Amino acid sequence: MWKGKERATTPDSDSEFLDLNPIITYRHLQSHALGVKDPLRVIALCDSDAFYAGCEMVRLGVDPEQPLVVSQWDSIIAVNYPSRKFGITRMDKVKDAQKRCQNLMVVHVATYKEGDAEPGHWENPNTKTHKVSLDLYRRESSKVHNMFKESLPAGVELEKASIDECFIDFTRPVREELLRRYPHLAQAPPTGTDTPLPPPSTPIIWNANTNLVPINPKDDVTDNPGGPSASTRGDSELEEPPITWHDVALSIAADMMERARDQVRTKLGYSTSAGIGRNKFLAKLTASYRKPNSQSVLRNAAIPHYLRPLPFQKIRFLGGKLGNAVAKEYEVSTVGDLLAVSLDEFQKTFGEDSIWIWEIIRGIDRSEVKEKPPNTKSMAASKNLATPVTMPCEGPHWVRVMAAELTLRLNDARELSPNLWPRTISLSTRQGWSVTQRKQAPFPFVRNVTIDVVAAAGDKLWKELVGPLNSTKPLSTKITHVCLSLHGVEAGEVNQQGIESFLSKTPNSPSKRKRKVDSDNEVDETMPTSSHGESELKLDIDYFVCDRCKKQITLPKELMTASALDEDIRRDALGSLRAEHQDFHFAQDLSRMPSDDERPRRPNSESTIHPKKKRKHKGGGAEGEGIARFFTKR
DNA sequence: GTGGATGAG
DNA sequence: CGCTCATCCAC
Repeated sequence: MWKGKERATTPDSDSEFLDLNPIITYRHLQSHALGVKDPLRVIALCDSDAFYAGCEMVRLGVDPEQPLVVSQWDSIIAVNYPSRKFGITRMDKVKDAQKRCQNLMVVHVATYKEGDAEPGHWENPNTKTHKVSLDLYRRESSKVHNMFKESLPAGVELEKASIDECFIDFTRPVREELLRRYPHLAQAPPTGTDTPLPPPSTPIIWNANTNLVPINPKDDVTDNPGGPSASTRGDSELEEPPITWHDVALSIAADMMERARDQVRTKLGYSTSAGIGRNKFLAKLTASYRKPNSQSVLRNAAIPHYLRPLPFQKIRFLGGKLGNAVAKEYEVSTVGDLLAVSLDEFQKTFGEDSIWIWEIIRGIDRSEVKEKPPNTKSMAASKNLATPVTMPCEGPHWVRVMAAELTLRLNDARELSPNLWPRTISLSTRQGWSVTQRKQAPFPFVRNVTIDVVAAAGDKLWKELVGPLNSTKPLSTKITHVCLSLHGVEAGEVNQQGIESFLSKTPNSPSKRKRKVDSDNEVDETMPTSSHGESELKLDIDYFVCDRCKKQITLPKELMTASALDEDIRRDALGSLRAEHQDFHFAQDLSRMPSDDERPRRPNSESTIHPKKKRKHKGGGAEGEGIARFFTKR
């Protein structure tokens, strides 16, 4: 029901939009810590165009004009711009899309199946056996992010907002550039630092690849991109307001943004779109003014016209239930409509916190651009089961598929932060459409996270949640969804250098150092020698046989090659493999044990460690990633 | 610790 | 009821 009978402001004025032309003084220009109150604040949002599709195009080296979509089973999850011309959209079915575009290239997202060490791109993966992996996109995303870090000027704040977006706070480098370009601004006049700056005298030369969101409705060519621009048309009856220093600041940021986007485009092959404005919200909104491969600037003077017609449910966090509730409550759909609702009214209906709605529709956003830790705190691998699980014994299969993905991702993340450790692992299942159950447990304290370890932990949870791993007794309700996840993935507080310090701490070359090998890690010399005949080197310590499972564990090929050859290195690697294998048994013992049972003894005191405790390194030392991973990492 | 809600893309 | 993921909150 519409309650806004008393309008506080006239709908036709811009008076709802506060502070569009703030006074900027010499003091503002000199201050370094104004934060969100800085009248010269400049924020950008840059996102990759149809990112998943872009990744596949780069991977496959396809022509930029080739219509391409990324599929997931029968659905389309990403549509590149050439294929959008055919009216293909995100949730279309592959079959329908192909009907619309003969020439359409359809790439299925990478998938895993049980036993695969890595996800791969298969033409026709089976949803009954495979699980999709978004890994490629995460990796490419971090490449893009790193490229931005490299190519943006010093002093920016960079916040990764999602897999394909980042916010950039240009305020600092822009102010520095402003003072370089206009040195007279550095010196306050006799009237003091609170004197307003003289207006800019020279016209702005806007970056040639930058769009300006028009200030006057008559100049709007949004629906007619090929049409004449406001600046060339010259028939506007409305005057443009004078240039402000904030406009100049925006133009400097536009130059900086363009340079960085160009690097990403030329070095990595990803086209991006950016929006630049006075805060995060406006930057984000402006990024979609023109896409793809473009950037746009929203001057303060353009805010009212840009915001008023906007359907407010397009605003972040208003796209869901809250937005719906607001729309229903006031029977409105655009920002302009909503402006008539007073702050009091909002707060009466939607609570104190709804002040942010009141502010956001007026273009006010105090949120800061803040660098975030590169790693997410949780990692999940989940799948809807096209063929539901009907017996407990089917669990280990899916657990293993999920475990493979999580193991890969965790170890990946550890390349950057070697001390990352998950606090808990959890398994959740869903039966029917709403019932979900979840069990969690401490993540096992093993030195190397392998698929076996994660799967063993997952199996244990499955057993608690569903039933014995070997049971063929039909479940009362089929399981339609499985999700294995890690939580509280954070770096331990010590030993930040990880493997690097370990390697550099060794004063002598590894081959010359004298070390004692644990008797437990001694090689069983009575066993037959390896069959790796291709190496000409003596291979007397390249494997061991596990007492418990009688399995033969052999050094990987990387360590069999001449380049990696050093007896000590192989001995250490074998020791690590043995410890890792024992860790696995330990994890398995745990998983077989009734929950309230006594903990099993660890196979040896060195083979398992507490992630947060410092651990003395022993032995080892080598170069190259392929080898480093066989050594104790913490 | 568990279950649920919300939201993005 | 796409599917996959992340975060937050009540209890």
